[in-house]
Amino acid sequence: MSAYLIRRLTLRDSSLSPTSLQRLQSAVQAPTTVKAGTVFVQQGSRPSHSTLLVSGWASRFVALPDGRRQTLALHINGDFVDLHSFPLKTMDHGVAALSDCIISAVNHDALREITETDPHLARMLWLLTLIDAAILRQWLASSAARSSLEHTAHLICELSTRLQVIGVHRPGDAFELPLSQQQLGEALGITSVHVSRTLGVLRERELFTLRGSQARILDWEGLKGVAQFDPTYLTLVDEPR
Amino acid sequence: MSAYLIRRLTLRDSSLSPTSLQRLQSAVQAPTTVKAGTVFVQQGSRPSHSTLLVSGWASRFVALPDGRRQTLALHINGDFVDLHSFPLKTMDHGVAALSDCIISAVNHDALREITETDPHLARMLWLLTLIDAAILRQWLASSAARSSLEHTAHLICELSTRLQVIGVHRPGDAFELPLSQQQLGEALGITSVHVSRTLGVLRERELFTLRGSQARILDWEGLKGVAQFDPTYLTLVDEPR
DNA sequence: CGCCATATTGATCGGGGTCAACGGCTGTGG
DNA sequence: CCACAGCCGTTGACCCCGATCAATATGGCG
Repeated sequence: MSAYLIRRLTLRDSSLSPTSLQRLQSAVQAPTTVKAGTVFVQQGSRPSHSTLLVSGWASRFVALPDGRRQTLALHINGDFVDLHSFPLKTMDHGVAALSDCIISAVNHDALREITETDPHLARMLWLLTLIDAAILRQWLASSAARSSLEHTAHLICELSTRLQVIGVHRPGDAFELPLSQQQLGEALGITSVHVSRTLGVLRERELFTLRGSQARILDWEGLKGVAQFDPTYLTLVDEPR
Repeated sequence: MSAYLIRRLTLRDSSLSPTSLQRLQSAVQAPTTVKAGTVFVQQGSRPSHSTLLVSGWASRFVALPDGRRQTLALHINGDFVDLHSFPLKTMDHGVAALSDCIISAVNHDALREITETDPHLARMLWLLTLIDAAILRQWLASSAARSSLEHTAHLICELSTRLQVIGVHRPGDAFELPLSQQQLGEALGITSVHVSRTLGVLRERELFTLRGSQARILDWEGLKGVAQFDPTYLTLVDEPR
């Protein structure tokens, strides 16, 4: 059920004990389903649990007082979408389902107990929130310093790499990217019209194609070059901590 | 020495025990000074300690492979500038002194011991890294969804509020903002030329003035309105955790 | 078959970048 | 004490990337 989360953690730290993993497993509650478009964590709320995304695509977003929205992160299988609400308490942004999703709650009480009794696992949870922050830093760099073409290429590199880590995408294969150009635009901070043009350029240069929800990277090195993508920030390797 | 850090923590959680604060104090090493312009944490390094900024202004930044730079955060007295390097291990960005700074090291060994023996304090350290991430989310929203005028106003609101929290700035008073328009531009993702024009508009509208390094907010409500600033994300209040 | 969401393409607009000139301030050396 | 150099901030002229507006496919689904 939380298999993707477990995979993610053990890839980063193979010395995590079976006891810890068991402890985590038992904190995860029964899954529920939410339909595409639903906002399942409200901005401004004070949730008593965090949410594990079991399957589907979700986004975190801030809504400005005047109604404008900015996507802050995209989430896939096994992402702990709002783990940070455990220490922060108040949600400064919302979480929405981009496709139909299966989610599981993890009570903050259970997380609190983990931090009290299992410091190693607690550090790994801390790490997960910090990887999210590292991704966010690259999003800021992309938004402020990269052109829309570079930005788009970078997002594709990021998503492809993250999907590879959890094993749902192998290099060279196509992968599911069930996002409309409208949704991609919200994530990139550009209009859907410009997303269309930008994807057109990537197609023309034979770097990447997106037909329906079938995404395919034609030239990984080329795409990486355009994006100036360096995966270090995703903390892919198992290192002593 | 880490008085500002202590103040920040106790404001957020008054139930932190004196023992915990003592434990933290004793982990902070003797301060050293660094000159303005020095990069004191290198992108790509694997530091064995984190750095506490005792006084002065510092910035975190990513350097893209082609040399472009983007500022990710501005730091002031009592900020734990790279606490996240403890769980993440590898620095995906650098830290530079914007003014002359006094900094103190805190060894990762000491932090590890805190996480093993003092879960309450450990959660507070986790919280600090998450407040940084919350600020980063607003920076992304500003960069992608706000105009340069709104973005600039938002940064000023943020800095003023953070300076008030640690008690170096009282509402209505002027405060020290020892950053050149070049440095402000790097933080805002705009050119120094445009910073000058933008500050000109804020001055014209009698919202904010910056003369030399003397910053003064003339109309807090007005500035807040332009910025659409909502301080919730800064987690200013003491709440049960 | 008609409906609605999505994608593509063209034409025009505007915010902010770029380039350049100039003035003020500070520090340094004759 | 003045001459000069450098950095910083300001202002003007012009340009370009991506927004905006609009028309036209395309395609799933009742």
